[in-house]
Amino acid sequence: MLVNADMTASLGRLGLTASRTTVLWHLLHRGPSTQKTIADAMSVSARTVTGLVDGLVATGFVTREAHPTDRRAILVTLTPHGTEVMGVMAEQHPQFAHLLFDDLSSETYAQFVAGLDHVLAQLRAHVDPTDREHR
Amino acid sequence: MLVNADMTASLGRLGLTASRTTVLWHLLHRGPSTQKTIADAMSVSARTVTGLVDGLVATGFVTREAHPTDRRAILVTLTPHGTEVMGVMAEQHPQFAHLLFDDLSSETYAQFVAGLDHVLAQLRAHVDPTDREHR
DNA sequence: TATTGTTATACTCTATAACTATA
DNA sequence: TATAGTTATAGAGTATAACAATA
Repeated sequence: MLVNADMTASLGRLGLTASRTTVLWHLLHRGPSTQKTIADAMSVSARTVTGLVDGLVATGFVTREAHPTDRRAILVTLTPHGTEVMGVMAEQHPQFAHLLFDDLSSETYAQFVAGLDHVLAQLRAHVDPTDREHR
Repeated sequence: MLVNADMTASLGRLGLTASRTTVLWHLLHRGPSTQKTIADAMSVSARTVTGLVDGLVATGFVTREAHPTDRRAILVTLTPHGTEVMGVMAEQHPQFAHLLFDDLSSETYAQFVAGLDHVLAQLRAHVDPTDREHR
């Protein structure tokens, strides 16, 4: 998730946080989803999604609906209010959505990812292994 | 602060977090600094820096030293261990540092910032003001 | 047995407010 | 009065582990 201070402040004014907005974004594009599906899409634990959806329900962006065939599962669904806000976000300014959700897709990022293992190997060689055990 | 999951995981293996690494980065380039200076540089509260420095002291990356002239202030100083780790990070792979600390400096980012106010005005017009009071 | 989601617990990062020590 | 830093308190986001309900 790519985020900066301006973005966080902007979302705050709308009653959202970056992570909660990612959930809404997923729902807008994929439709009603189980929490498990959302967790996998966000590379985050099921527990984390429980908390995010709790917040979105409390602020009226989504509801939890019964899954038609799997009684273990829940379908997180956008409310009209949530749909409206996300619709505007997506339509009015594609750049906003792109920057918020797509992470770095530039050349620079590709270079970074490609080179990361090398850097880490270098760094690890200079860090005392016993120190690293502290966390 | 620009961060993604890969980066967080990478720093974690070194015994660091993104925010703590930002503190070390500042110290590497500016030398021993008061917590107030660090807070301003990071656009973060003094309280936040207290917590970050607490963590860095506990893991041996920095020490708190007396300020030579101002007895209210503290000079946060890199330990040899901290200097070594940050030196490698800076020298071996400039991209790492760039991506970690410079935020987006691309054209795309400039466009985003320029257009942000417009997007927000659009979005706000579609959000019920009473709902926003919830947070 | 495996999966979905919850509760329990804990850590990091962040903020504001009240306070102490010092300037 | 103003500044540097801490303690107190709070909220968001994240994780693992144990568990219940269901598949």
